[in-house]
Amino acid sequence: MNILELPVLDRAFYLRPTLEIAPDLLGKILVSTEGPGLVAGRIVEVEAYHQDGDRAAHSYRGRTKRNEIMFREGGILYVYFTYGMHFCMNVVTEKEGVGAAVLIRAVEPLAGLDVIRKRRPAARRDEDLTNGPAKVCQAYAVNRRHNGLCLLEGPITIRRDDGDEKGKIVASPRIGIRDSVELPWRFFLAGNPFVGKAKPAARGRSG
DNA sequence: CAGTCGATGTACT
DNA sequence: GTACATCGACTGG
Repeated sequence: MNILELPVLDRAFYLRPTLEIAPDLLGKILVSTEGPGLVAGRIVEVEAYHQDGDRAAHSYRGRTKRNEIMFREGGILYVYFTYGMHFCMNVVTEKEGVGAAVLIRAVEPLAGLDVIRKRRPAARRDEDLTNGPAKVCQAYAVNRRHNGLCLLEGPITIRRDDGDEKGKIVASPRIGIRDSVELPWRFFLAGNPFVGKAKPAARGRSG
């Protein structure tokens, strides 16, 4: 299979409701043609974020300089910096003016393993290369320069592999948030070894 | 294997 | 000042 011959997801894919898009992204191929060589991986874990009723979403309190990309027309990347050292990568969804996106939490590496291993020296096993949102950004060398990048033009694209059997999709609470934990807006492929471990989100600081 | 905790920059209060 | 859509080193079993 030549990954670069797979069809790129079109604009219509990204203009649907975010809670439909999130599970639909599972099994799709995240591709980068930047840098020393092709890097590609199958999306196996995502989380949806939406301005409406989701207090964990960056867009919940309205448009700001930081989250402005989330409100644009779907089909672009929203990349943010967090915890003083990490980037996370989201797919912006829905029409212009709606603040919504899907966080890419984990992929299963398919191509460019040599490049990924160089970018992820801390990973001792291949399962640890891309099983977290900041790890995916390291593997793809994604940073603030990619904020707003068009996924229809690249160099980062998401493609459809029609022969792919994705298996069972599971919904669960999202990871690492404190607000709106009751929303089951994390989606992953059951049993896939590249899905991150679901550690409890609760963190207390006062104790 | 699981649990704990420090690192570190930025947006927002 | 504080919280943060995290990671990896470290500990104990």
